Amino acid sequence: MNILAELKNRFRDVLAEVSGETDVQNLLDMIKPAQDARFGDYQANCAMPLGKRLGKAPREVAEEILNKVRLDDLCSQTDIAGPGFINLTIDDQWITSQVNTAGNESRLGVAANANPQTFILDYSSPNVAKPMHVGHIRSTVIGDSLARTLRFLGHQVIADNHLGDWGTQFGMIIYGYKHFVDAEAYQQHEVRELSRLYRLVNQLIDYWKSKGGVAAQQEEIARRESIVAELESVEPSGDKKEDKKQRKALGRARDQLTQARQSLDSLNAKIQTVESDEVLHQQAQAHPDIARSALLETAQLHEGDATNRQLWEEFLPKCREDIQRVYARLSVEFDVEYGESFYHEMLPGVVSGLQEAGLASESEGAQCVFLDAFETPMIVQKSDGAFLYATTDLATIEYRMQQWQADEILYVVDHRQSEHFQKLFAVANAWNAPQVQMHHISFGTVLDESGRPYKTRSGDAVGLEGLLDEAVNKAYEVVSANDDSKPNGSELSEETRRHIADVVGHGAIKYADLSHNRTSDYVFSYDKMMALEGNTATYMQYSYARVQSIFRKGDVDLDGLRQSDSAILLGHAAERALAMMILRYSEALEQVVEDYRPNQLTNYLFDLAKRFSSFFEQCPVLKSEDEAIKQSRLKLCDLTGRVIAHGLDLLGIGVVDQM
RNA sequence: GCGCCCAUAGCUCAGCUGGAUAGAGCAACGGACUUCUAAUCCGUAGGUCGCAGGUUCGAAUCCUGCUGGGCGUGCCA
Repeated sequence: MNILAELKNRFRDVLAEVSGETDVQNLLDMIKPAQDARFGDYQANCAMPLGKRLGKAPREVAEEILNKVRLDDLCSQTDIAGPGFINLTIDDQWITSQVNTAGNESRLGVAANANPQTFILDYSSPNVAKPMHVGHIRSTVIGDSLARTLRFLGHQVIADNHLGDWGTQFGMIIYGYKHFVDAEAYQQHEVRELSRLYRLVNQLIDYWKSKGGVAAQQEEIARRESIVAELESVEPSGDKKEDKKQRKALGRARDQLTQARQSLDSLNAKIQTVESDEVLHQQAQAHPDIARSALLETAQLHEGDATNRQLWEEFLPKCREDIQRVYARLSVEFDVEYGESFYHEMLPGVVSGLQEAGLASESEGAQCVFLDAFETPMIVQKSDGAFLYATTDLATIEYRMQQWQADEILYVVDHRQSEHFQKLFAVANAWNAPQVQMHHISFGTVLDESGRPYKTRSGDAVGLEGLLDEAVNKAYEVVSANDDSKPNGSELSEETRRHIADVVGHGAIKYADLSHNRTSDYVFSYDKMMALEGNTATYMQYSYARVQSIFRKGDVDLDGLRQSDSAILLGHAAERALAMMILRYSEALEQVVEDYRPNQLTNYLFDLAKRFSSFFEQCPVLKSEDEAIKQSRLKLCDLTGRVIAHGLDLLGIGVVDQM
């Protein structure tokens, strides 16, 4: 049962009658959970604007609404407060009956959607053969959580990992393999060697790019220096405003000069790294044209060159297998994994199709689609004949529509690509997919402590697996320390400790990411990602474990408890608050799906677990002297545990019985 | 230059899309383990919601301008 939905149903006709309007959705949206427990459980704020519209006193309107709406079974108290707030307190009887109903079903009181839609979720989508880093985690865990939630709400979901398995990085690896491969290392561990080759080629390309960029950067610095000198030479005019402006301009110019110098330093550092290493330096000297050559390898692969094709076919399965290991650790699964290469042969058809539809035309040698809303075109074929990711994306949409007749396609990709997706959606809607709804589920960048996109000192991003390992190790330390210090001696076997550390460690990393509003950037820190106290997955897992502990200690027959018709009693405020929270699970999931924000679910679960902690402190379960109260509390514990486990599962996070 | 996004407690972030006295976690300080798990709980302290206007019964939330920052901006993905 969704209480909010039920309240809106009760109010709908009455609001139509009182307002004289047919569409009362905007008024219904003003019914919401109370901000403060003193105001009851829910509040309807529609009397104020309605009073204005009807030229009546808002409190009078509120009274009229309350007189007409039928709430006697649902609310024990209704008040009009302040300027015209309608405060609603849900009836305890009603709560207990709903909680009992929810407890008797596996869906925990959450109804499946009456109009299921077909969703395609495009998430994770890493480039294979590059090690996954912290930047990949957001798309992966947000996408996975949305897929799970939509599925639970009754929709059909196709989770598609649109792997980058056809791009420039393969040209780099092929080039590296042809010139630098260590045969023995390759034989021992193919992917590790391929990944080394990728990094090596990347480094050499960077080296030459840096070499080429030094002169331009020096010029830039000289230019900035002269700007600063010019601003410094200006005498104060005496006019306060003018002088302030002047000082600001000078400050800015100095900042820019500093930045330019830093850029030069970073170029020199890259050059220095290579030149200080004799082997690297020789390799660099032997391959001055490496950037162009690597691109050429990619082009040859795409054109069907036998050698490159063969190498690609040898590398790809191994890379995919390797990446699968990370997904297994994260419990992330996909229904399909059609990489970019899958669409390769459809690309010429995309361009010709766009031409025939009068959408694409030649410009500066490239095939472009010009859109009114954008300054720059969407390029679908380069002047050298190669296709781009926009082309692949259009082919992908085409395929998805034919294969699954999708109602909605969600792209979980970081916000820097928002313009690309705007263009893509505009072209697809105008061309081959007029009906489908497409959404860019964008998310912010992972930043370091100084607010810049996260990189290590060497310029590489932090490896994802290393991060997961550290989190699990940290969790293991905490598990062991806690277990060792138990008053009656330790309870957990080594194997159990490892298992708990695994679930808790991975949960912490995922939760740290999912609990942020996805649209904002967030600052990455090891300590924060691995925190096991406060608003973390650990807190929920701990609550769950406490529930299981009660059942163990009390030797509770769970099936019997769930089937018994003993009533839920809400004599204590903490019991009532907990029961209310359990009933609001459905609302939380609706909020997740409304804007595709899993942090609505983490917020809810944290609230629920807090209510449980408070209940746990104040309401003894096994020790309650009244058998009816004991049964009631056991039921509340059971439901809390089930909702927590279920909610965490929708976030892709597990639970353990002991910790 | 143009476009998009952001600015909330010392730090990291929520804030249900306009509601009542702006909330958490961390850090700090003070309490609670012979008690169903202290990975916990209770309490104290901490805010001019970047600045200035506007819209209205009511603004952290909507609009305009400004400041500061991030990102994108024709052949990378």
